[in-house]
Amino acid sequence: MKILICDDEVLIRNVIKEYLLLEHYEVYEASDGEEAINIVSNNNIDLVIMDIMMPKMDGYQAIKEIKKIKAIPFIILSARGEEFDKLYGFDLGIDDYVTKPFSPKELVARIKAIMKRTQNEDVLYKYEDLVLDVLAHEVRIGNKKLELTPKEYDLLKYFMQNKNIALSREAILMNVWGYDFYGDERTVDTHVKTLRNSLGKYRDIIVTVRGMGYKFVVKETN
Amino acid sequence: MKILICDDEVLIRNVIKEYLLLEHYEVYEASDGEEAINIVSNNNIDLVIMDIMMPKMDGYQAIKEIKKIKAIPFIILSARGEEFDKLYGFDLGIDDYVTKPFSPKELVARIKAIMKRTQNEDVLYKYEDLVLDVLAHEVRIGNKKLELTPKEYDLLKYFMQNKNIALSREAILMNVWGYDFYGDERTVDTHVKTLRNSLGKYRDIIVTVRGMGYKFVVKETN
DNA sequence: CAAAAATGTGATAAATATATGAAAAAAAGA
DNA sequence: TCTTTTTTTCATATATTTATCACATTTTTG
Repeated sequence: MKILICDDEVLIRNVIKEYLLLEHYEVYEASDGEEAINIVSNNNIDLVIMDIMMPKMDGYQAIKEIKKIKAIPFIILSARGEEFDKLYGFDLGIDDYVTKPFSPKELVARIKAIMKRTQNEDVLYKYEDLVLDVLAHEVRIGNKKLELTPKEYDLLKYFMQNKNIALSREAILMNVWGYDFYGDERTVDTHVKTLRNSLGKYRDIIVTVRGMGYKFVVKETN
Repeated sequence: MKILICDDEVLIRNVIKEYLLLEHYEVYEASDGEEAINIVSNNNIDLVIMDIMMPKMDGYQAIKEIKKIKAIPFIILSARGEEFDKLYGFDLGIDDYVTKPFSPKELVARIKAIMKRTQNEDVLYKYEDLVLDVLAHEVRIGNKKLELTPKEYDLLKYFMQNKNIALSREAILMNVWGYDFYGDERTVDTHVKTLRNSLGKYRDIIVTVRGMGYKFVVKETN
């Protein structure tokens, strides 16, 4: 998921970037409207966070131009609430707006909400006839739906988002349980066990990496 | 990895310290800005966690001074979200900020994220068709995956990170086993033996340096 | 060349890591 | 509330890895 942050203040970009990286988004930066247009045209950006007040080419203008290139969601950063009125005046398809000063956490929450709403790619993770369907929130092998518990589902999703990457128990807990999980690391083992049992013929796709963690291993498909 | 905690409240320092030590970071403490500056100038600190509200010299000032000495990442602790506004005013390169009260686990998570980003480690070490893939946590010769034990993997990684450098048993133990290993130096020999056996046609790439240790020798490829 | 020192190697006991079943605890539903 | 499901923890079984030792082999030293 690629996000472009367009703001002339490097400090603000950095703060936002930190938070987005924590959520494993890929982050691009632009310091003015022109740069933003360039980046959008050369990269497959999924969402733009745009400051309105910028030198060179302001946010309104930049959004107009980008809209010509590609239909992607925008989140507007504006210094004060009043400016939001102006946005109405323009017929820009703004998906959300956040006033400065903002809470980065709130921003992230909104991004997620938008992504959920607009995202239509990347909702299927596949390996052969094993399919994890994010929208339907279900996993199938062929036509047969698997009965997974919520944790099993989340865990499998994390694995399928990180194919062929060895994941430590710590990283798994962090990403599937959240940073505030205070329990035993071995909990992961148990869930891997139950997930494997649920995966039928694919039970061995989750490989133990001794001394390290686990890995979702797929055959090279080149 | 050395982290400096700068906060006037000893209680908060202790809590943070506790968690950082668990993660095997080396922890330094300062109770005010001046002390922080001293510590940074005399030690090779990698990251600073700084409280904003402090007597003597406040966090803003301290960060400014430290930035003059050394470019290191900062994480700000501020009492309330509103203070984040102030940070805008200053042109400080803040890498992240956390509002009190905070979860130590979250703090640790952010530190890790920053560390990961600032040092971005190489993920592939190669010699001819011998490849050590850090992400996948595996070693291949051509397409064939080698079955290495964790120690063999770590040892090979250390060798490949130090090509053509003669490594003493002591240095190897220190870096692969850790400073707290109290066993026999000859243990290294045994692991070199098993590693060589696992390396197939590359078994002789690890050369014995008599009276000294071992060396991963590659032909010059210039 | 013989003795001493250093390294190579096979065997193995001890340590460590993972798999798994079952029970306790927590959360979700009715 | 009671029931059911899910999650976590725990104990035990199984598997793997590691460290050490003894002895073989090689190299160096005197």
